[in-house]
Amino acid sequence: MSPRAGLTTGAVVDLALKIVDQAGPDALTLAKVAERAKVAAPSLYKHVKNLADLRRLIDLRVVQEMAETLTQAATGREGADAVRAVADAYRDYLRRHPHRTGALTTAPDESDTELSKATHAVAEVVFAVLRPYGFDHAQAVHATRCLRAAVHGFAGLEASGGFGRPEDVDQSFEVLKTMLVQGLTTYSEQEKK
Amino acid sequence: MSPRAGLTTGAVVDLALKIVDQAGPDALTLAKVAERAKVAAPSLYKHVKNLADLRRLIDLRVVQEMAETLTQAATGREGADAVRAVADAYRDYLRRHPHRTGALTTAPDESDTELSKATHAVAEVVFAVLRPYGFDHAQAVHATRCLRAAVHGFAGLEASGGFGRPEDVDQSFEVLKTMLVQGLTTYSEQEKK
DNA sequence: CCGCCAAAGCTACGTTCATTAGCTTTAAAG
DNA sequence: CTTTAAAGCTAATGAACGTAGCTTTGGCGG
Repeated sequence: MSPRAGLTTGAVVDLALKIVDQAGPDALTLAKVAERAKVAAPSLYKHVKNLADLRRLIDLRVVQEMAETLTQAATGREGADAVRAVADAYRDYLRRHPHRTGALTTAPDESDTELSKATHAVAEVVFAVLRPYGFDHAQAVHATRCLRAAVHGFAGLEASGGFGRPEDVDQSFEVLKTMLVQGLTTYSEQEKK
Repeated sequence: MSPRAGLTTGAVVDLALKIVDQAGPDALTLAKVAERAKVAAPSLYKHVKNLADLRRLIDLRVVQEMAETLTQAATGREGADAVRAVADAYRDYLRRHPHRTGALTTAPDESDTELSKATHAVAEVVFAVLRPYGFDHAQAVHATRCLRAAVHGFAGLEASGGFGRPEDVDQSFEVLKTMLVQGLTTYSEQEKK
């Protein structure tokens, strides 16, 4: 298919993601990727437009993985059970890959169809999980934002070491989940008037 | 006091903060700061150890400002009222300075006494606000983490344009605040058994 | 009023990267 | 076996960080 088919765009993203996971997003340079790929730096431009493009590809990969992860966590569950499972999956993913937090706060950016789609997929999972609560559309939007904000905020702070000692962080997260499921229930009941 | 006293460390931080606010943290370079200060780039090293140090000074400034802002929001209020006011203040600060979100997720880093102190000051405000709920220490830690995570998560997502359309974001935040104050009340009651 | 001197600034340089231009190799297709 | 386009390479440019060492200047003691 191609000469000296050692590299592909996907392989470059793989290597870049390893660097990000090991040393953080700021440590990502094309020079380091080239070194790991055993290739001269300019050769990378055959597979990637530039550094910004590589970063975008990484974000895309991460968002897609997250969407898949959350989907799996949600399948076979419903109601509060599903909410808790999705929250756990989100947090676990960022505990496993603490340096990927930034990729999940990316602004979709209209023109980027692919990334927008992936971001939308994540929101879809949460939307689906909230269906049993019987919200109308606007309410579902509010609830989705709250859920995502709380869980992402927690996972993000934990990933960046924002909680001083890591003592009882699991328990803190239990409290958060409880607050959320209770809040969702109350919100849905109160809307029935 | 000093020759050609045009610059001080504080002034450098001021200029740097302006760049961050206008173009985001990644756009901060010593070269640009030097340009704005009308000074050759190496001259900055008389006021700042290096770029990392400048970033740290920015983080410190932001965290201190946030601590002050939250303190003011909390004074004269109590209970749910105070929680809501602090949440609003946090969000408003990040709406006013969307590019400062990263500064508020900084890991304190043991050795850095000053920054640790500032971070602690923020936590203190939240702690104080939660006092009327009568939590024991461990519970207060959990509650603080949840509150901070939810509010920071929401404000951070909003600041980075994470919510697609900005329609009714205020209302979404209202929902979040309601969830939180209700969750706190329930959490405190349930602990009394 | 004068000269000292440390702080503040400067120029010159070395290094790491990103990125472009243009050449060379190689493997796949005919 | 030849063609050819993709994949890779070397060379070169320019931005930026950071270091070394020189120069200026303004406050202070005499």
